[in-house]
Amino acid sequence: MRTGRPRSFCKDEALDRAMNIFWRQGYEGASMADLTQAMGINSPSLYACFGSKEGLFKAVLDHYDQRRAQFMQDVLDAPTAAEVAEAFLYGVADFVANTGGNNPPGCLMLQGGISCGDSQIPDVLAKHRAEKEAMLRTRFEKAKCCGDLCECANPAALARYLSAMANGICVQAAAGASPEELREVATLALSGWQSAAADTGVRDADKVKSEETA
Amino acid sequence: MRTGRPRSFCKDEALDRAMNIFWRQGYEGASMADLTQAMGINSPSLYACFGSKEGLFKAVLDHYDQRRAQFMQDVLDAPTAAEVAEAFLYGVADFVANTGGNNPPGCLMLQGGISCGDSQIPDVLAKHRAEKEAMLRTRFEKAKCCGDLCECANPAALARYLSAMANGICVQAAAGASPEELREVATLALSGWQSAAADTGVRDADKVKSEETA
DNA sequence: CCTATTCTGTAACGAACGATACAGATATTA
DNA sequence: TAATATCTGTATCGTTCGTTACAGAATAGG
Repeated sequence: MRTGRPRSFCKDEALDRAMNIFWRQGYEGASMADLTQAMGINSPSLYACFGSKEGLFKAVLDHYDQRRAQFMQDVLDAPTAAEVAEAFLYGVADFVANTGGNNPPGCLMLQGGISCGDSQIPDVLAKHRAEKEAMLRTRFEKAKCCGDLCECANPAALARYLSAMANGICVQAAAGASPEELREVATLALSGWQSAAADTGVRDADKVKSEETA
Repeated sequence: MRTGRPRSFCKDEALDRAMNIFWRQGYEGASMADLTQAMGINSPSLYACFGSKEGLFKAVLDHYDQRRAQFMQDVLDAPTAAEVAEAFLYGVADFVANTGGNNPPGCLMLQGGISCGDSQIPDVLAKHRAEKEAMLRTRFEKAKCCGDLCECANPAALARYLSAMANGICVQAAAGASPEELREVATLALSGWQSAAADTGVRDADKVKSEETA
């Protein structure tokens, strides 16, 4: 067992409370004083455990991912591409409208800070969002193989579309939209799914992009 | 004529430069030192002209609105509701990918700060975004009267949908998406417009909301 | 030319920022 | 029990924050 005086606080609960502050005020808007007060610890304890404010933020992001992992799994487990899209957008709409605990409406991966004095924070958040988008893309590639998505469909574009839509819903939630309004947006986004899923073979932006990164 | 020593800088150009900083770093991430350096003036001149950092930010937002007014007018002048939607989303996609000057990709109304230590800033930005959404809604209400939008369509929901989509496109632009990728998202969002425009009569969230605010 | 008015640059204000030095407390290990 | 290691609370570090006092410069009106 680990020697020395044991930690007097629960790391997970401290992360929960820090998450709430970052969510509410963003990375830069959350001061160390705000964080330590919410977490119920003093700054030396925080630094010993997380290294720095930025280290705490990254730990909070991982914590957030863990809390959302089951949701993403359920989405990806939906039987068809259309049902994946539906589960994703309605799930996001429901979640961002009521985020549980006393977290504010919206999504930490946006509220955390899409712009910042230190540009590293937006990059980290963008990477986390891109991960989710990549999961959807992979799922749609699989759907294409399985035949429940048109041959001419563009999985990357569809995933990007859903990701963008989810972010838009998050922004509206943070601005105070009601759960019903958010579901309505999701409904509109899904109403054209058939034509959307069939339409995405015409452009070649993704092919160009994948050649660039190859 | 106004008495006293004349101002030694051009207010509009100063606003342009301040806008660039807020756009790039957000409200909190932009320090007064950053701003005065970019604007080429000293802080007393800034305070004499704009009152405070927050005053400068609001002036920058109005400046931004002016710069985008022609675009919004062109969008609203499109002959049909479908063409309004198309002009709006493609226009946003093109703009946020290449914002002109040396402004960063994305939209000031999001990059400025969707979360903040002082919650007044996100509110101000949300109000500006809501104005644009209201313009679209009014246009769609008119389209319903003129007959180029289905009787059962829900103008408020359609406007909210386009607004959310635009915000999602902005987020992706800020994260580094290419112009082609953004147009592709817009294309997908528009591909289901007919069914979307017809589908929005089924829910009554907006009626509930308008009764609340009445 | 003189006064009133407004802007400019220098220099600095108090407050808040993120981060730490240090000593005492509390655990494991030998 | 002594030695070692880690965490805790207090108190404070130097920096940067937004903001302003002040004196000099530049204009308009009389």
